[in-house]
Amino acid sequence: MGRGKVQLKRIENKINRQVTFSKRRSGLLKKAHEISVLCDSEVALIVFSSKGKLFEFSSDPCMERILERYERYSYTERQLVTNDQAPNENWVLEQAKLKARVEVLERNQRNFQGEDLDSLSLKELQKLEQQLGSALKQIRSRKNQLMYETIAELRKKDKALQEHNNLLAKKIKEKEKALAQQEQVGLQNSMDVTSVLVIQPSESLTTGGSPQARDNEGTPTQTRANTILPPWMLRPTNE
Amino acid sequence: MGRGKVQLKRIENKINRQVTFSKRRSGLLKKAHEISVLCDSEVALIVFSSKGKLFEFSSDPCMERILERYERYSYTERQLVTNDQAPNENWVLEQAKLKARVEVLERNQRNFQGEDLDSLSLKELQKLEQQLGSALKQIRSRKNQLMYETIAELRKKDKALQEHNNLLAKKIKEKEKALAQQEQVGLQNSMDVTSVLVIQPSESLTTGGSPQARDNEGTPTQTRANTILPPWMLRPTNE
DNA sequence: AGCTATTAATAATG
DNA sequence: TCATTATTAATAGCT
Repeated sequence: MGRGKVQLKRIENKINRQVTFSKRRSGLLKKAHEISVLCDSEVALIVFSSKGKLFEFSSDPCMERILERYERYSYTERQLVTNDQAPNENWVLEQAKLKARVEVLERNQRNFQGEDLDSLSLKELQKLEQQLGSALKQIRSRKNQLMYETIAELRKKDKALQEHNNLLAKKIKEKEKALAQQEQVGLQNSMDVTSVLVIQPSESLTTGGSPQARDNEGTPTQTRANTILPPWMLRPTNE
Repeated sequence: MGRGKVQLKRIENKINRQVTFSKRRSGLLKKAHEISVLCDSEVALIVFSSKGKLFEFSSDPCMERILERYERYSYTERQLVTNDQAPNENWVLEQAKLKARVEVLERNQRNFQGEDLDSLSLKELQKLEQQLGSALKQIRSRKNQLMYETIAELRKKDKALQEHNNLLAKKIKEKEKALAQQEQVGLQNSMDVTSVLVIQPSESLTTGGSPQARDNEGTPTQTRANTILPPWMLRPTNE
């Protein structure tokens, strides 16, 4: 992908190599992030440039946790390899995996709740902050969307009820007329029909937010999930 | 790339997710390999599938070595995991509990990351928003504290260095004087002492962005005894 | 840094 | 899982 193929060998031109590194690095980080989100997997990526600079990505707030999990996995795997393949013993591996996963998740959860922060480095805190900020945006966006949808739904219902009401009112009037006629014929059998309760549709929906809902039934306001862009993504990749 | 764009969010269809994982995993491993070769860089990639299976790539014969290098960069220490298992019979129950716990935790984590919000009610969203808001506050507070601490520490170090510097400068001056006197006595034995290096205290605190880069402490990448087989196929485990 | 012409990756499908 | 293919995404070579 690019103007011309490229051989899979070290790029000799230093400048070129640096540029390619920069481009491909961001591509790689992006893809690492994507697979972690799309496929719900845990990813840790470490890249040292030829000049010794470090770049990293981890799907979790804390890279160390993934590395620990890795170490643990390797350990149990080695154990299994030496322990022959007893089908029952598969449970041991399974168990170990689950435990490791739970541990990681629990610590993450605590961090996501603002607890247990002392074990995190400045960098990790920074990352966590960004993550939560982005999550908050998405949550608010979703909340807004849900509220708009709810409002639209209620308006629709409202309208239906109103129409039904009108219909009922009309029928009542007709009945009234019929009765009046009967009254004239059959003397005064006065029954106060006009006081029959009429359903009142709710008219005000206080949503505390931006008051931006017209009474249309066709296009409920769509708030797109506002994805905060990870720093390596310069262009918005949305529809 | 593919027939139709795809949103950056967890693929709900399990089969689809698995297939995409498989494809993207190999793509990711390939790209990791490519950048390591093309740009002469050291790469370590660890991927746990949602089912807990491990996939990895490392540009070096030994993943551990890259991780160690990473650790050297990292100021946080990795604690070795001592994994002593107590053999129990309650495995089945234990297993079930663990699985349930993992499921809950995973859903929570996704929510905390702003994903998978469609299943939440307005009330739940509200709660989540509050939780995250409060967590963010705590995280920022902790971050601030850490930054202040770091700054204070560095200032202290700075001061010490400066004092040491002054001391050295003083000594140098004395030496100069002594030399000057000697010169007068022993004619022109001019030696330029003033150009002796003086330690510079660190002045900048870089705490920035996400694709982080830290300065190298001096390990020029050299040896790359690459394996003959395509390294992304080294672990041909299939899921 | 931007900008395209190209190649590469991959989503949908069989 | 494997193969095919229509599309989108990444990026090599330039400016």
